[in-house]
Amino acid sequence: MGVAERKLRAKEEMRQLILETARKLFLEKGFEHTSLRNIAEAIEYSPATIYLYFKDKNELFHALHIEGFKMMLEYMQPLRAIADPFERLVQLSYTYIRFARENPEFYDLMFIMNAPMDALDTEEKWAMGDQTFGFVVSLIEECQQEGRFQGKDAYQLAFHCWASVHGLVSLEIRQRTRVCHDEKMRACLVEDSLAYFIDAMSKL
Amino acid sequence: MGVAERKLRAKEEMRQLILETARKLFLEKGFEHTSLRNIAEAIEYSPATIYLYFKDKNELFHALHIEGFKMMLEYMQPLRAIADPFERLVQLSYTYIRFARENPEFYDLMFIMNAPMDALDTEEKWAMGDQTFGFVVSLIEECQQEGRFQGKDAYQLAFHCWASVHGLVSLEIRQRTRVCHDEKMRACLVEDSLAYFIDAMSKL
DNA sequence: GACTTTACTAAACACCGTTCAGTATATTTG
DNA sequence: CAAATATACTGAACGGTGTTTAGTAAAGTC
Repeated sequence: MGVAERKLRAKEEMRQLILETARKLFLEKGFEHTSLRNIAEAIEYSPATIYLYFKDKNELFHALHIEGFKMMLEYMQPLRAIADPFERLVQLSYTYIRFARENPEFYDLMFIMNAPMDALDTEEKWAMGDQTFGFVVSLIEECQQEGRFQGKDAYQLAFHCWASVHGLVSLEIRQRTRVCHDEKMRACLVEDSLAYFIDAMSKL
Repeated sequence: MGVAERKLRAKEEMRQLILETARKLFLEKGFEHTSLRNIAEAIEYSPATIYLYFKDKNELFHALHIEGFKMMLEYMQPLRAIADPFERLVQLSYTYIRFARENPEFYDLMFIMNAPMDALDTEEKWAMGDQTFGFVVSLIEECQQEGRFQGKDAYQLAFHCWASVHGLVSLEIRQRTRVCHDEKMRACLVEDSLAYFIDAMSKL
C-alpha cells in the first residue's frame, strides 16, 4: 500500500516548499521584515497551514539555522585540501568572513540574533554549532601536534579565534565600520585587522 | 512672562519622564518585549502622547542609544588617572567588558541591534560613537608617541582593538559561549581570550 | 467674553504570531 | 457501494504591535 508513502512524501515536499519560500523571503527582505503571512501568501496557502508543518515561527527559524550551518560546512570543505594545519586555520578565517559577507542574513541568524535561541534548549539544538566549533578545535589540536600553541587549551584557543573573527564580521554586518569616515580605509578595515590577528596567532 | 518658560520646562520634563520610563522598562524586560503601549501605561498617558515628544519608536531608541554612550564615557573617566597609555588601553578593555556585562541591554542597543541605525543617517547621529571611538584612537596615538605600534595606522589599530573586544562581549551576550560545555572553563573563556589579545598587542 | 493655541486621547488602520472551530476531500471500514 | 473516519486545509478570531487622525477640553491671548 503506497498511499502512506505518497502522503509522507507530499508532507515532506510541503515542508520543503515552506522552508524554501521562507529562506527566499528572508534573504530578500531580511528576517525582521518577513512574516508568516508573507510566506503563506507566497506559497498560496493560509497562514494557519504553516502551523501544520512547523510548531511556530521559532521552529522555522531553527530549521534555517541548521541550513545555515550545513551551508557553512560546505564552504569549509575545500580547506581539507590544505596540508599545513596552520595555513588551514588562516584560510578558515578568510572563508568564515567570505561566508558572512556572501550570506549576511544567515550569519545574522546563526551568530547575532537571539530569536532562535529561545527555542528548546536541549539535545540536537546545539549539534550543528558544536560540530562547526569542533572543526576549529581539532584544527587547533592538529597545529599543536606540529609544535604550535604549546601549553594552550585547544577549546580556549578555538574560542579566541572565533571571537576575533566574529568581532570583525559582526561589526561590519551591523554597519559599525562607518565610525571610520575614510571610505578607502574602510574598505580594508576588516582585512587589515584580520592580518593583525593572524600575525598574532603565528607568533603565539 | 514666565509662561513660555514654564511650558518649555514642562515639555522637557515630560520628555525625560518618557525616556526614564522607557529605559527602566527596557532594562527590566529587554528591548524586544517593551512596547510603546507598555511605556504609555507606565506613565499613565495615551500611546499617542509619546508621538508628541518622539517622532517614532526609533527616535526613542536613538535617545537611549546616546544615553548609553554617555554612560560608557562615564565608565571610562577613571582611566584618565592612569599615566602609562598602554596600561590605559589594557584597562580600557577591561572597563569595556565590565560595561557590557553590567549593562547588556544598553550594549545590545549600542553595538548589536540594528533598529536604531535605521533612523536618520546624518550629523549628530554618529557623534557619540565617533567621540568614543576617537577616545581609543587618541589613546593609540599616545602609545605611538611612546614608541609602540610604529608604522601602524591609529584608526586601523583602534578598530582592531574594538573588534577584538566586541567579538568576545557579543558572543557572551548572545550566549554563544555555551559551545563550551565545561562550565568551569566557560567562566573564564572571555578573560583568557582577552589575555591573548592583550599579549598580542604588547608584542605588536 | 470670544478666539486661538496647546496638550492630550479614543478610535481606528494595518500589520503581527497564533489558535480553533469548521469544512471539504480522501481514505478506510463494514 | 455507503457510512464512518481521518486528513489537509482555512476563515475568522484573539490579543498584541507601531502609527495616524479627528476631535476635545483646558489654557493662554486679545
